[in-house]
Amino acid sequence: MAVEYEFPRPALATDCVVFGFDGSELNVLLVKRGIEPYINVYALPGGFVRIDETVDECARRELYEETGVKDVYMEQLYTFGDINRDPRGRVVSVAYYALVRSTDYFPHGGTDASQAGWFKINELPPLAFDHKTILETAKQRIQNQIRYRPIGFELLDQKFTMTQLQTLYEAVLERKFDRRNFSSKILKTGVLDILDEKVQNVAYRAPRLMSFNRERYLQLTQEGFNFEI
Amino acid sequence: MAVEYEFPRPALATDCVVFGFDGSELNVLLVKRGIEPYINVYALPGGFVRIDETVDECARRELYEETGVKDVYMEQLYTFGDINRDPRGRVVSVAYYALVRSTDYFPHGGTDASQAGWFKINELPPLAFDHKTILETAKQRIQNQIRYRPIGFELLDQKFTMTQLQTLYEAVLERKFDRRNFSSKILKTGVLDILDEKVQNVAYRAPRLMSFNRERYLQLTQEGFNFEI
DNA sequence: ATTCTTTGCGTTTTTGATACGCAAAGTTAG
DNA sequence: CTAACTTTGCGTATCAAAAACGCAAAGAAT
Repeated sequence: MAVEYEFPRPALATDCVVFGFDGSELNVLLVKRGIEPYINVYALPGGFVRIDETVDECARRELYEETGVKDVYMEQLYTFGDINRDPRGRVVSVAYYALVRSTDYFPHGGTDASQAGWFKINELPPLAFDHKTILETAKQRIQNQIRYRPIGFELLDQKFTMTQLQTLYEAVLERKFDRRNFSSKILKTGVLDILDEKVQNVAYRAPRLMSFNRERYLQLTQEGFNFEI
Repeated sequence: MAVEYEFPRPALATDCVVFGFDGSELNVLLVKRGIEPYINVYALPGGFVRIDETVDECARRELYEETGVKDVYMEQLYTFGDINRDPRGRVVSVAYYALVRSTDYFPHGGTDASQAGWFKINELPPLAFDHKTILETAKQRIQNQIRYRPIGFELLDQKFTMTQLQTLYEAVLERKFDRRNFSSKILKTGVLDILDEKVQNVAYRAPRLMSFNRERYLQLTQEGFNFEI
């Protein structure tokens, strides 16, 4: 397996910031490292790029291998290329972020066996390498993206209430919206289908469910429509 | 100089999309390749990352070595990691974009000796590798950035007229603005100093010159101000 | 002196953002 | 069963910004 090159090369890795939403707060998926360096310290899921896979494929593979998360929304974030970001030597890392329905994967708090778990975005443990920096970059990116593109729906169940959607936006953007203005603004875009279905077993008045209409969204964007909250 | 690794590694390179403005159109700086593959085909300036430099440093160094451009505004764009993007083998490239005052460097059209030259963004020659994709990504990025951050000033002389600034915005965003609304909107932000100086030797009424006040911009952004055109 | 183009400063109109009123739905408490 | 209470759903009023446009002064060209 050993290989020889004419000139030294940095190693190339990927790391992934996985965001989840538990209904009230934004969470991040972290794995506890089992080997040195930073043994027993939490880190972003990630690993080295293989020679026969694209960088995107590497990010998906590592995420699946380390956390079981697959088939999720994923986007490249930024490449971190400082010289001393990894004590093992020169490692350049292409960072990604992913959005998942957190209830699909782990119970909140994580199973200790898997060494992976959800952490509230504002209550993070110490992190290995420069992963704190990566995470802050990812948080800024998702705050930007959610205002201009309908990525928020990746974090919710297919059917959701308007209040759930608003709570998500408030958690990501860390600010409050007026309930009535938020609702009419979102509905005005026309990308939501209002379903003939209401939430069951709920205190007080039951809200109706809605779903994101992806076809309608794509159609509208092609016509020069701009999703902006 | 030869080195051995336990596992094969992709080579890591940088490429840079250099934007310039000639007063009426947006231009891109390209270099003609002198070696195979793609000999005599135009490409973005770039090259391989050395083991003792950061990825950012590599982008600046390669840009200077191949075009003489240095000390300019530069930002990371995206990392291109497909398997077959380079016929020499596995090469992952971190792309950057830079903004320069194009008159500072080459006469428009380029000097043939240097094998580097400016091309209008909408009249590009065939490009090597996946550089067309990189360039399109860069164009989208600059169109986004110029609306929210005052990067346009990097493309103009220190002193400029309001019409020059508007022409730049129209060239980048490929749309027209109303002269009076554009002017008042920019002036209202407060980041421009109006100088006691007018353009000389000009037909018809001479416009006043202005300059970007970076200190004022930084002060305003710290106070939670948002530059948006 | 007159014509002509650009500049500079304004107003009007339209659109969108924000604030908030209120009644109906539907559960909980007495 | 009735009253109280919370959430929902739909509406309007107010305010701020965007877009459209009017007009005269500057100043070179004729």
